[in-house]
Amino acid sequence: MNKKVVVGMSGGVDSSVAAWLLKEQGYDVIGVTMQIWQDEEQQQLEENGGCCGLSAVDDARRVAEKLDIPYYVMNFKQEFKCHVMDYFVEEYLQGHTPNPCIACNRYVKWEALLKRSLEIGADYIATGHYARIDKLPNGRFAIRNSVTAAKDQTYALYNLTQEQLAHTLMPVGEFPKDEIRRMAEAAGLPVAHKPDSQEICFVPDNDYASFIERQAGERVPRPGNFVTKEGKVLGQHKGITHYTIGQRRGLNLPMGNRVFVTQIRPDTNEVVIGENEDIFTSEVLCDRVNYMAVEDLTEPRRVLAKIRYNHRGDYCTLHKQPDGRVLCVFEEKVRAATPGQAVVFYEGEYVLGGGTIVK
RNA sequence: AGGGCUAUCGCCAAGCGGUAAGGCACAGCACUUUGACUGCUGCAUUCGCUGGUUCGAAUCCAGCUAGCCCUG
Repeated sequence: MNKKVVVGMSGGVDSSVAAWLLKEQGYDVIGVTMQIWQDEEQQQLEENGGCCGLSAVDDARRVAEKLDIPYYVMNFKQEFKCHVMDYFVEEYLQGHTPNPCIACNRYVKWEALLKRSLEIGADYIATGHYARIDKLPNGRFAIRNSVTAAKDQTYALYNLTQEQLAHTLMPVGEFPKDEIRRMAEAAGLPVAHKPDSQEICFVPDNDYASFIERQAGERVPRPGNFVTKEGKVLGQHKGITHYTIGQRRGLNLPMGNRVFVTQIRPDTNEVVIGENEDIFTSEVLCDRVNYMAVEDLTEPRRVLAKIRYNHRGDYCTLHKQPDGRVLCVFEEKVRAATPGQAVVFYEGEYVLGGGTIVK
């Protein structure tokens, strides 16, 4: 009897090809699109973009028909609101800069979808991520870099649990992007030329500050002062949710030279401004660490670490603290380590683990 | 009230008789399957106002206006 796999289909090229590949490989494939945030009226907003839009459903359904596989739409709005949108807003209110894709992966795409998939008798769930999953000699599962360094999505997947990884397939990670598009074309999938998605899916106009204002209501942070680290007031800011560490644009501060946000102080409602050099640091502290390729950190360990999605990675040594947090001491200073963002550790091609940046 | 100084893009600032540098800010685009960063492009037919001199003025002259400083 064939193994049964639920493929999370976004309507994009990657997940469509994932479904096709798995079917070719002999799996019993079921297509599922997760309905997570969209209101019906907003459908027209995301004709071309959005990893999780509603036009998604139409495209995914057409692909499923083409592949002749069962297809369902599952409603995960509740989970998404709780674990992604609310989290996103709360983080900003605290002066942090969250990464909603990481939360979505861990709690919605995996936790919720996997649970429901197992309930309907599936052995695995699969996605169109550019990453691979291996079972290591030590018995643990780990995310492994895609064969294409140029198209690697492992950073956003560091927070998956062993249980989740044990039941996950990522067939697309074995191929480069252009080859995936060729396969889509060869297989006659109607989405072969659909553009890649980008931006935060539930903020289609990318105006996340307004989104937070709508969500936060009375709790919207008020305007406050831009200050130097010496405490000199430079001007007024629009509210701390409009800023992130390392930001230059939108400050409206004609200082004569380029200045950047170096710190956000929710307690005093201040945004600290400084020079580019002021935002480099060699020490990054993180908490809520998820261990992946190893069970724990028993001694200092040198790894490659990425402090943001598009970071090439820099070497640092990990020092586990008595309280469980991990201090990353970088060999070269890194720019704009930002609370709320993730730091992900790599050893060779594997994700060792990662955590949430505290400071 | 007298004397001096200064008035050029939102901010700063070149220019010194030959037809408006640059920086910051801002906008758009590119990059990006989180937020940023970065890059590219754009951004004063006009130099406080009014006259005058000159082939030609932001640049010289006069008056006016505004701001700053000093003296009573």
